[in-house]
Amino acid sequence: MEIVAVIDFETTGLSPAQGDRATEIAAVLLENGKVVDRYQSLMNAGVRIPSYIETLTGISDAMIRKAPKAAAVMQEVSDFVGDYPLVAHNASFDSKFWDAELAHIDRVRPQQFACSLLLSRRLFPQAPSHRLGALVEYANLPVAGRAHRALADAEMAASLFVKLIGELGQRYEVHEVSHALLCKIQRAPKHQLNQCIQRHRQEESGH
DNA sequence: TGCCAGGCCCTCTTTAGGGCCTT
Repeated sequence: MEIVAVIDFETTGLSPAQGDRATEIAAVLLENGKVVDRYQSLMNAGVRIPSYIETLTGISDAMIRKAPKAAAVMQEVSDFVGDYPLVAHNASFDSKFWDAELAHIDRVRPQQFACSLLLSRRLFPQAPSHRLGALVEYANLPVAGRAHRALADAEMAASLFVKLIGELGQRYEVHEVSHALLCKIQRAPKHQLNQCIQRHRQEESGH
C-alpha cells in the first residue's frame, strides 16, 4: 500500500475541548510494512500536567519546561507527515488532538485517519481486549518500549497496523490494501466486511 | 454552583444504557 504515517499523542487529558493539550507526539512512516522514518518530540504548550497523567506517562512538568514550544513541534511534525494518510490507535482521540494542535498554528489536516482499534474489532473480534498493549500481546508483536510514551506506542500501533493489513490480505484475498479501503472497512458493520470489500473492488474497477 | 469527552458497539435496543478505548 501507499506510505502511511502512524501517530500517537501523549496529552494532559482526554479532551482538547476541555482545555487539554498535547505533551508529546510521535509519527512513524510505514512503507511496504516497514518503518522507514520516525519523528518524536516532547512539546511545551504551557500547561501543567496532572499528577495522575505524570504517573501514567512518566512525562513531568520539568520535562515539558525544557521541551520546544508546541507550535514549533506541530509545524515540524505536520511537515514530516505531509499529506500521507494517517493511522492511529483509537483515531477519534488522536484526530481530535491533531486537529486542535494544528488549529493553534492555523493549519488544517488534509488527509483521513484510519483507526487500528476499529480495524482490530473487525478483524480480531476474539481478542480479549482491544487496548493497544493487549493487542500487541495477543498478536505476538514486539514491545517497542515503555507504554504510554508516544514513540513506543506509535511503533506498536504501526506493527499492529501491518498485522491487520496482512490479516485482511489473507482472509479476504485483498492483494492491494489501500488506506481508502481501510477507512471504509473500519466503518462497515462487522458482518458485512465481505460486501464492503466487494463493493470497493467494483468501484475501483469502475463497475 | 456544579458540571466536566465522545465515538463505537453490544444488548435484556431503537422512547436507552453502559462498557470499551484513548490520556
